[in-house]
Order: sequence, then structure tokens, then C-alpha cells
Amino acid sequence: MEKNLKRMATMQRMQSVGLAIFYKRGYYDTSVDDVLKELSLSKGAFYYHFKSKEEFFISIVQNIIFQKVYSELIAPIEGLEDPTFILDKCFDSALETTEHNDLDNGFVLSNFITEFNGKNPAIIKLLNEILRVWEVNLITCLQKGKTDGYINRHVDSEAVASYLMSSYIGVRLLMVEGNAKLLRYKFMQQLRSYFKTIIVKR
Amino acid sequence: MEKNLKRMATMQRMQSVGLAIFYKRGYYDTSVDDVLKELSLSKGAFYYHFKSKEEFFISIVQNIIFQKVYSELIAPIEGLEDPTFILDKCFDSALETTEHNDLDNGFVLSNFITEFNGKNPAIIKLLNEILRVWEVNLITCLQKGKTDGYINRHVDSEAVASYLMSSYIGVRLLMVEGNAKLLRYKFMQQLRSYFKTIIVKR
DNA sequence: TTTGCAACAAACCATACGGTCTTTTTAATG
DNA sequence: CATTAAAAAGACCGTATGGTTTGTTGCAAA
Repeated sequence: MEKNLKRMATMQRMQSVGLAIFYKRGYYDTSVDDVLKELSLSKGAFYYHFKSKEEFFISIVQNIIFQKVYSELIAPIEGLEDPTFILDKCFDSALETTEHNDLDNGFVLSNFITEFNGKNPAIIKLLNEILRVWEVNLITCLQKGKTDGYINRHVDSEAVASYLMSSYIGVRLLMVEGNAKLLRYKFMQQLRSYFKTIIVKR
Repeated sequence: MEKNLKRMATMQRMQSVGLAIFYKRGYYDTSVDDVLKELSLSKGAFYYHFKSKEEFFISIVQNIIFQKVYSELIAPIEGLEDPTFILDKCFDSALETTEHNDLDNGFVLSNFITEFNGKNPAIIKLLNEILRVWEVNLITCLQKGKTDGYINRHVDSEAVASYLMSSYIGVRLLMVEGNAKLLRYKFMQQLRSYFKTIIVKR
């Protein structure tokens, strides 16, 4: 009975280490042996747990990446307060973790979307689905803000959501250049300025 | 004397085709043979003109990518008019070419920055330099807008430049999902809204 | 016409990759 | 302790890659 638990533990360890290396060096430039070396495991162990490298990566997307994006960008904006206030806090803290975590430069989703685009439609579809969840949640958040009197009724929620996603994805990429702290400061400053264009004026 | 011309022509053809394939499938997932097959050339031809695959790519960055970014995003904003007007036109037309060109989804620079990040510092440095040129030009454009009475004097030009770059890079990535036309419309709409926060109010 | 070199062809090499297969170790159960 | 199946080891295979080398073609200058 405990076997199943160990199995799960090993698989999760593999996925966790796998993501770190794939994220750092890219999927196609990381060999299965690279991952196994970091894990001190053998090919036998890998192909006992996973059918292929691709299936391994797909399980990482479903089990880790989705949760990561959800906990960092989606869950935090499901409150009832002023959307611009919630979004401000959410983006700021998301960028803060980026700032302090060297392994977290760039943006997991956009990095892999870039890498798999045109090569692996199945994985692209998976990754885009995560983006969609984020988008839908942003739109819902903004719409609620309208009915609650925070957001101007004439605002195009879908357009704002796209614009927010764009700027976030972009700034995460610019952060790979270094100087994440300054960039975060600039970004948040302009984001707040932009928020003024969508709130209800008092 | 004409030999040199032919040499240049062949090299340029190689670079042009090389960029197209690297852009589509990624650098590491494209073999030299893949490029040569498209060119109907042999290994001998390739290694006669270029020392290595890496040097080949570097020449592409310097000779093609830089020019592409320059003509699309940098040169157009060197006018004397209202910066928000110039930038509006520049971004809109840049996104329009994206919309109509299937080979042009994503953003050349950000795609490759993502791919080479953490793997090839030399190439990363090259690509970042291009970003810097873009950034400096944006800042200059905005500063001139201040002295010309278009942009509010209290605006942080560097922050605005970063924010503009971020949102553009991000929206280009979102466009790989398809529906570039709608996304462009939404983006430009919000960009114009954002511009209202930095102009001089009359 | 002959020479010489630029331009290319293509066989070849070492290495590294994803994946398979057989064998060994580990650990729960009787 | 013996049994058994899960878990892991690691040698092995076919293929593809970046790069080298040797050979061939074509054209300009003598």
C-alpha cells in the first residue's frame, strides 16, 4: 500500500527537478540524461515511470505549471474588493517572487509557448488553455468590478484583460536581462497610471 | 571582382532562409542540414562560408534581425510630431505586418532571447543590445515630446518606455495563439487609453 | 588553352540523443 | 527466511547532429 505513495513521491521529485532544468535550459536542449543526472537516477527508473520525454513534460505542465500559475496569478484575484487594488497586489507580488528567484526569470508559460510554437501542437494547446483560464478570470474580476462600482461601465473588460496579460508577459521577459527590481518598480508605476483610466471617477 | 558579389549574395540567401527556419522551429531544434535542404546546398557550401552554426546565427542577428527591428520599431519613431501619434502608428503597423504574415508570429527578438537565455551568453548579449537601442530611442522620443509640449513633464520616460516595450512584447506572444486581428484591435484601444495618462492636458 | 582558386558536393566521423531490454536491487508479505 | 513484484540500474541500439575532409566543378586571369 505504501508502494503507491513512494511511486508518487518519486514521480513528483522527477517532475519538480525536470521542470527546473527544462525551464532553465529549454525542453529541446535538455536531454533525459541531464535530468536523470541531477536526480541521480537511471534511464530504467525514468522509463519505468513515464512513457516518453514528451509525456513526462505534459505531466509537468498539468501537475506543476498549472498550479504555479493558478496560485500566483489566478487565485489571488478572486476577492471581492476593488479589482485595481487586487490586481495591483497580485502583479506586484508575482513580480517580487521573480525578483528574488533566479530560477524564475522569464515566465514559465510564455517561455514554453515560445519554444513549442510550431513544433508541438498538443503541448501548445495545453499551455494556451492555462492562458485562457487566466484570461477568463481576469475578465470576470473586471466585470465584477463594474457591478460593484469600481470599474467604469464603458470599459472593455476583454481588452483590458489582454492588455494586462500582454504587459505582464512582456515585463517578465525583459527581466531576464537583469535589473528586475528597477523594472518591477517602473512597471508597477505605469500599471497604476493605467488603472486610473479604467476606474470610476469620483 | 564579381566573385565577391556572388559570395555576398549566397551568404545573404543563406542568412535569409536560415532566419526563417530558425524563427519557425527554434535554433536548437533546427539542424544545419535542415537549412541546407531548404537551400539545396551542401555542408561543404555552408562551412565554406561560415565557421560554425553559432557564427552563422550571430551573422543573422547582426545583418538581418537588427535591421528588421530597426526598420519596424526604431526608425519610424524618429519624427518630430506628437510622440503618442507616432508611437500609435508605429505599433499599429508593426502589429499589422504580424497579422498578415504567418511567418511573423511571436516577436523575433523575444523568441530568441527566451531560447538562448541561460544557454548562450554571447548571443543573449547581442539580442539585449538591440533591445537597448529600441529602449533608448523610445526614451528619446518621449523626452523630445516633453520639450515640444506633447508629453507631460512629470512623466517618467524610462518607465513609460519599459511599459510600452513590455506590452508590445507580450501582445506579440499572445498572437501566436491565433486571432491576431482581434488582439491587435484590443491592444491598440488600450494603448490609446494609456497614452491619455502621459499627454499634456489641454 | 592552361592554370589557379573560389564555390560547392558529399562521404565520413565522433558524439549525443531518445528509447529498449535485460538484469539486479529493494522492500513488503506470507 | 522465502517469495514476489515493484523499482531502479545500466548496457545497448538506431538515428540524427555539428563538424571535417577530400574531391569536384566552374570561371576568371595568364
